[in-house]
Amino acid sequence: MERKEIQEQRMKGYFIEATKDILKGEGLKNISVRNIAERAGYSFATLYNYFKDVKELVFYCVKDFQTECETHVKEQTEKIPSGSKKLQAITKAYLDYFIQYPGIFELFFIEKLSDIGGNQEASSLIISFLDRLTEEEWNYCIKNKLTTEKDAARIKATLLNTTTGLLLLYIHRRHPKDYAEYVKLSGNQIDHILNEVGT
Amino acid sequence: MERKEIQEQRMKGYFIEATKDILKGEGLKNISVRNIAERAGYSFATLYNYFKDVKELVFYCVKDFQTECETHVKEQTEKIPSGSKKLQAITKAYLDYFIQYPGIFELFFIEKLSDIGGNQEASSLIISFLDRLTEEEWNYCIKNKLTTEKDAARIKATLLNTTTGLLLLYIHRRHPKDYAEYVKLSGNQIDHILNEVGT
DNA sequence: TGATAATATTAACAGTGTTCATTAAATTTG
DNA sequence: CAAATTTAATGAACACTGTTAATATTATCA
Repeated sequence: MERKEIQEQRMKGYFIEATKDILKGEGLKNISVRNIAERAGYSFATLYNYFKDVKELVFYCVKDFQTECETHVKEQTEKIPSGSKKLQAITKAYLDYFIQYPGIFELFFIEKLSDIGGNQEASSLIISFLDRLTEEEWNYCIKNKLTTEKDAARIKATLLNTTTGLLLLYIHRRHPKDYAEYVKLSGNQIDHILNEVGT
Repeated sequence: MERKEIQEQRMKGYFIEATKDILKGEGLKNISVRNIAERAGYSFATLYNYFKDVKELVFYCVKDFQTECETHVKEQTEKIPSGSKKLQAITKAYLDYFIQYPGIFELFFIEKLSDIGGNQEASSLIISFLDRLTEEEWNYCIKNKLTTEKDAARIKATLLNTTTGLLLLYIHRRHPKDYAEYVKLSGNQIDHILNEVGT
């Protein structure tokens, strides 16, 4: 039963890639079972032989996008020395990724994946994501007395709220009104939040 | 042509009230043209004689809900003396309103009203709403040297991002996991942001 | 090759927003 | 008041959506 497994994974992969393409390109509003299936080269009904519904399919994309985003963040920040500056850079790279792919932000924070059982996992994955990206850095900062465990916890929570708010307002409400102003605002906010951490 | 105008406004009102009822009760996911029309006591097609599409109808609800929210905030905070404590109370009452009616939060911050012409107005109305609720208080604080104009501007922006992020994460991602923890977290965050304003 | 198992597909259902031709009601005119 | 005309309400239809079930096709194995 080895070949069967390989084939099944391959088929899943076709649908997942198609879904990811649409999310990155046209965004969440263009996601539909028929649209995905057409791009994958199969009938829409075939999709249901491999995923119990479209939400399960979309759940796999969350994992893939997190991996991709993590790579992007690492590339952007690997040369920066540890400390508050690196935390700032990681957070900004995280924001960049979602600005580049607004559909992925919508998938992560707006799409309702909540109701069904396996999707509690998706929510957990999403809300802990920024913490996971910054975990190593926070450990460094605490170890080197640049901040305390208590402050770190509060600042982590602030960062999650602030980044989520910034992205939602810019992507869905065009606030601030252009990208230049968004960069300025988000930069100021992130810097201000992390400036109480030592360097 | 006076009677005609009155009748038209009355008809619009029926649909608007029906839409508001659904948004407050079942939320945005249960909004549909047929659902609204049934509750209003008319055919779904009749709706299109009074609104060019469902987005225009929903736009009227934004105005009404802002008025209602403003009343709620005033009631909750009128007895609190001016200063940072009052700014905190206003912000928390603003949050309370959306926690009570998650469908209205979705309408304000998640529903895409963006594309069409008249809906730039909706976005502007929404992103300036918290500023309008707190405007009087900020003027008091600046006048009495409890803060500076520059700090006020930055804190206003922080408040908008933070409240929006808090609500999105709690309503859509159940983070924190229960209401008690949400109250604690949001309270801490708001207090911390506004504590640099004098009393 | 023929039977069987696995997979892909078409048809269908119930839902969505929207448009248009038609019906019903109200108003104006003779 | 009755007839003609304007106005408003509606049902049918279209193009979508997700999902299911029965059918058609393909692959596997005796």
